[in-house]
Amino acid sequence: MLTHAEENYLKAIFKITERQNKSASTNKIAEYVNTSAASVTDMIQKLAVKELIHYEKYKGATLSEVGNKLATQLIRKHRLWEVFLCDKLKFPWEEVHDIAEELEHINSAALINRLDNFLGNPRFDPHGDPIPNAEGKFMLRNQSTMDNLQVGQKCVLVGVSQHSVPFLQHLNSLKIKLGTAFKILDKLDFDKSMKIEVDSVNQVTLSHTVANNLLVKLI
Amino acid sequence: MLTHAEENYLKAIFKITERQNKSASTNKIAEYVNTSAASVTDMIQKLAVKELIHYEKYKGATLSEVGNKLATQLIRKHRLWEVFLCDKLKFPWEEVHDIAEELEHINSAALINRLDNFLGNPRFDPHGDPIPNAEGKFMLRNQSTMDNLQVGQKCVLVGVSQHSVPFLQHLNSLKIKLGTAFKILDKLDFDKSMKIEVDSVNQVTLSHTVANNLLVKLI
DNA sequence: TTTTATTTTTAGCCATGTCTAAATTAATAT
DNA sequence: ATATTAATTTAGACATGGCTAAAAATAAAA
Ligand SMILES: [Mn+2]
Ligand SMILES: [Mn+2]
Ligand SMILES: [Mn+2]
Ligand SMILES: [Mn+2]
Repeated sequence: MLTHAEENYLKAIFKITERQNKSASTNKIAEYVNTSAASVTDMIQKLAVKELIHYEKYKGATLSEVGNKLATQLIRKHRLWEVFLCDKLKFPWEEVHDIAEELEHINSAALINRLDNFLGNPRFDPHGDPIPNAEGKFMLRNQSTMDNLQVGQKCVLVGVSQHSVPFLQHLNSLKIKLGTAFKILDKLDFDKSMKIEVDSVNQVTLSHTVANNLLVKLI
Repeated sequence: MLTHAEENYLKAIFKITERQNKSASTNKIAEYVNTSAASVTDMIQKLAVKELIHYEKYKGATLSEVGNKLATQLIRKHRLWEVFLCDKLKFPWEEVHDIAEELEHINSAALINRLDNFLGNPRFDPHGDPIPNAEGKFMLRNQSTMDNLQVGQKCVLVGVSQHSVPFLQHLNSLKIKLGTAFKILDKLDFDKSMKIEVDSVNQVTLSHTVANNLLVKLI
């Protein structure tokens, strides 16, 4: 079985390599697991020996088949626990990540499958991220970031690509949550900020940084 | 904060010293945390430095005030998770201990208090053990072990003082669970076994070992 | 193409928690 | 009271995962 630390590294590599099609650099991993680059080199050498990752000196790491499977199961556990915390225990969405970060390491297939069932087999977590099923399969939504929309277009929030507490709290204060409907009223050229109508009620201005982290579906 | 290992040691010392009023021996602790006596000596010396236990060479360990508080909170977490696993996820009572053994180490007061609330503030776990509240207080039931009852007396099962999988499965096969009502039909002198009527329906014979591990309340 | 800056690796060190074997102390038996 | 047995502690070692500082390799700039 894997240690706590090994699991965190696998998950970091998974997330880093998820979108871009290149290997995860030592520094990037260090940033994710919050340690020094030297420690990362140590660990990825060990993970390479265990054949959980592919690693070439100075060229970063990518997950092996096995490593990918393990990382996917971790993601599954993490996101299911987040659903539990939000749906059942009524935690606000900005508080669940850190707790799920610990819960994800609990090792019991029976537990996670019963939990999945108890939660009604949810397919997305409280931040709109897809939840892999027991076989590791999950759906990718066709979505775009809000800053790509044009004036006049309407959309619904389906996810956020940033999970920091301040960012999510900012959305709370704007009464923006998953499912919220928007209409683009205006886009300012010089700072790329956007004027938005929220749920056909109030109007808010979003910085480009915010708009760029909102994942939306056109309607 | 405490490490995983430190927490397990505190819990072991708590359980060992819970009933008897003497200190926990090195060997007994080793048995509980499943390591060597040498490792225990190492660890209890460290715990003593941190003032979580009182320790005198060759004389075993007892919890300090602080250590006792921490151990009690661990017990609280362990038992609440067990309730969650049984009540919500429908695990059989013999499967919950090992999982709770991991879950108890998750560190979040908010989590455990919300969980407590979600479960309806249960006061006993699936094995009939009392659950300390957030302040560490818990009720002690007046109970006796079944082997103390006399022929003709009636009682209800309120707890089990052994949590091993085979023991609990044996009870399952006898259709005995918390709340089951009994009537003592006969006590055999030579092997101390007991003939019992279960829920006014079927009759079973219990060995002394079994009867001695059943905690009952007279009715 | 050199020089400079950045990234990555190596080397040496430390803390935690474990182990086995040997030494010491306490408890039991003769 | 002494000898034997059992419990406990010490000593020395190892694996894991982290650190800092220095060396080496790669990338970027001049
Ligand atoms: Mn984690
Ligand atoms: Mn999430
Ligand atoms: Mn434990
Ligand atoms: Mn229990």
